[in-house]
Amino acid sequence: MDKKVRGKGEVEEDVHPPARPLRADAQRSRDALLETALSVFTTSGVDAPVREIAEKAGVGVGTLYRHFPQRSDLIAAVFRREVDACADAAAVLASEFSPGEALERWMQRFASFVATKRGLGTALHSGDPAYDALPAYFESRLGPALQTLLDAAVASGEVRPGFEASELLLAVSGLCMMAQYGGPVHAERMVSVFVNGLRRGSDPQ
Amino acid sequence: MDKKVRGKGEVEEDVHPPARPLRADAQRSRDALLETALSVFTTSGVDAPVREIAEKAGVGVGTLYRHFPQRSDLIAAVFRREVDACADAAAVLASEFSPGEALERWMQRFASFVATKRGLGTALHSGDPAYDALPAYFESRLGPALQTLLDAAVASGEVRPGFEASELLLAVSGLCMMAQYGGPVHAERMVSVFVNGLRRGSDPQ
DNA sequence: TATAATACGGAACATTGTTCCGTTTGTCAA
DNA sequence: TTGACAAACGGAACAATGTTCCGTATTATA
Repeated sequence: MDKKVRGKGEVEEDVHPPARPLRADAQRSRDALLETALSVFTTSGVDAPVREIAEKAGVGVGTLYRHFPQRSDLIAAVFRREVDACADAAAVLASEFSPGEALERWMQRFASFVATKRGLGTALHSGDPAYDALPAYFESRLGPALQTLLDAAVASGEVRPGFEASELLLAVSGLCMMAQYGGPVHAERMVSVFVNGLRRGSDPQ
Repeated sequence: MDKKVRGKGEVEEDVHPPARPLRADAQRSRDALLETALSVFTTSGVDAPVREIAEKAGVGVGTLYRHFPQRSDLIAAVFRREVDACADAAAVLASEFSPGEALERWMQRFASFVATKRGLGTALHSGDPAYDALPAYFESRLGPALQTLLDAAVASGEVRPGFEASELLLAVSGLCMMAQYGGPVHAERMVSVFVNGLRRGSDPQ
């Protein structure tokens, strides 16, 4: 199985279905599906049956598949919105806290996002090519957001240099996916340990 | 609960005390299934179809289910052996390196185990109650192994106190499950950062 | 309002986990 | 060695879920 190597500037598959606006009923169906799917994914994880989502959204499975040709397309669409919200939080935190504080708070924010999306990691690991674009999108949105916070924290001398935003994202993602077993307190503690490991004064290597 | 102490070269198939020995053909089937499953899991991940494993092992699906009533039971059985090997490595490392060095080396050893078991984390996160016994066993074997190394590192003053082996296991598990995206070097770097975060001198809180 | 393009619903199909049961095999006492 | 019986076997059948197909309903437009 060939995995595509993710490069930095890689963005912009045709994420936008450009040409014609959706018909009114189609737009209704799409909105209902996205909203319902988010709710179901949050409570039951992304493994929830497609039929359940369609039923709760008040549409048939055929309609669901018209909008999202594969189950994974629905998952990807739902997560894209969530990721956008998380990325946008970076600017707010940067304006309200010191660089080091903003960095750790954003890490915790990102951590809680990952921790509440049960099955997200499962999906990314599934090997389904439909998910290939998802990590790329995650990084294209979250990478720059974190990089800004990271650069500021390095510049202020609170964090030692030498780390890429992308690798920290991966690390914290994994760290938090285990949160379900240790509870929210566990996740927070471990993210804290990890961020401490980045601080100036920590043993390099 | 007290477990039987294992000798070095001791090979032990039965986890449960043999109330009755398996019939010869049953033992053959069981061995073939475990060996085949390990191979298939390693190459294709734990999501490999049950039929494929049964076929490659040269038995019927009925036979597979006789030995492992649920798919997850087979997964658990396969990983138990792997986990035992990892746990046993702790004593060896402790005898060959300083406490701090042994701790980090064992973390890296555990990390590579997790990273090469694609889908292990997926299974643990599936929410299927059938997998509940798996983390429990992992901790029952790996927890004490790590705790010994951790205590020694704290006693020698290299690591600050206040951490449980179990929470570190969870954290490093998550950290390494992301290794497929960042590569082995990434995993090693991130584990290193994490361990550095544990060292005395790191900012507590 | 009439017409065509678009969207809808759900039955039908494919894949995979699991169960059931008639058949085969190993064990052990006679 | 042999016969009886419990244990184990194989694979068809069942259940759950992702996906496709197509006849019907709705919407946009002239």
